Amino acid sequence: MKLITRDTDYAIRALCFIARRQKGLTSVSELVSVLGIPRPFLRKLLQTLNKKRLVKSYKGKGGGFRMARLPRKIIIADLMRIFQGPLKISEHVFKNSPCPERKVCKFKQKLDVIERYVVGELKRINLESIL
Amino acid sequence: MKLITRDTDYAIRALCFIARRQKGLTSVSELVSVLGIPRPFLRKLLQTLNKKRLVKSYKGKGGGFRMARLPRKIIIADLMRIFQGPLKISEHVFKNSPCPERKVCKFKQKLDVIERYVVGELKRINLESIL
DNA sequence: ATATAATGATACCATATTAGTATCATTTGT
DNA sequence: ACAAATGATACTAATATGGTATCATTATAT
Repeated sequence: MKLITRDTDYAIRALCFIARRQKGLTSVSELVSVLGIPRPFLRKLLQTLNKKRLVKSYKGKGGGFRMARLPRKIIIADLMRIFQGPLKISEHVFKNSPCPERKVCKFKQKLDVIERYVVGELKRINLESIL
Repeated sequence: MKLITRDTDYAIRALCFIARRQKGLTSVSELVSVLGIPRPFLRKLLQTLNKKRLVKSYKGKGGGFRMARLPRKIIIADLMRIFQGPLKISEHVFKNSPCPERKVCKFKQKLDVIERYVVGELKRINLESIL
C-alpha cells in the first residue's frame, strides 16, 4: 500500500534542503553528501524538477539549483503526480479487470470516498508546511 | 498509488459471489466461469482464504467453498492485510531510506494522519456493506 | 474398488514497476 | 584551455505483482 515512491520522497528531501538555503545555489554534490542519495538518481530527479519548473538550474562551474518558486507554492500532490502519475487510488483495479457492475460497484464507491479525502489532503501539504 | 492489488480485488469478488449463495457450495469452476478470473490464480486465493478461515473448503467430488462467517464479519482491511501485508502507507519510504530527522519529520507526521484515516475507513468496510 | 471431480501444497515463471547506472554533450567561470 | 557543473538519454538491476504448472489428497457415485 504504497502512497509515496522513493523518487518522490527523495525529491521532497532535496527540495527541503534547497529551500532552506535562502540564497545561492545548491549543487548535486552537496545534496549527495548531505542526503546520501545516489548521485545519478538525484541528478535525474533534479533534471525533472527543473523541466517542471519547480527549481531553476544553472549550468557550468559553480552552477547548481535554486527554488523556482516559494516553498508554499510547491504542493506535495504535484510532486507525486510528476513522479508517480495520476493521483488515483482505485483506478488500476477497475481498469485492468473491470468489475461487471462497475458503475454501481459499492466497493468502488467507498474507495472513491477515501480517494477524494486522500487527494484532498495531499493537495493541502506544501513544502513550507513541512520545512 | 495503489491501494488495492489484484488478488485482494479478486478475493472480494469471489467472496461476494460465494456470500450471495445462501446455502450450498461454490466451486472454483463456477467462479471462473462467472468472474473470468484465471483459474490457478483463483485457486490460490481461495486456498489462502481457507487457511485464514474466511471460507471453509470441502474436498472431493461435489466439493467447493462456503463462507466461514457472516459477510458482516469479513472486513476489507483484513483482506488487504492477508494479500498485501501490513496496512502502512508511509512505512516503506522511511524504512528503506530513513529520513535523518525521522522522529520529527513533519512530512511523515502528515502522512500518518492520512494513514490513520484510510486504515480507519478500510476497517469499516465489510463484505455485507458492498453486497 | 475405482474413476472422477474437487481442493491442498508448493514451486515455478512472466511481466511490470521501481530503483539505480552509465555515458556523452553542453555550458560557464577562472 | 580546463574543470566543474547540469542536460539528455539509454541502459541495467531489483523487486513486487500477476499468473502457471504439477502432483498429492480427499470425497462421492457407481
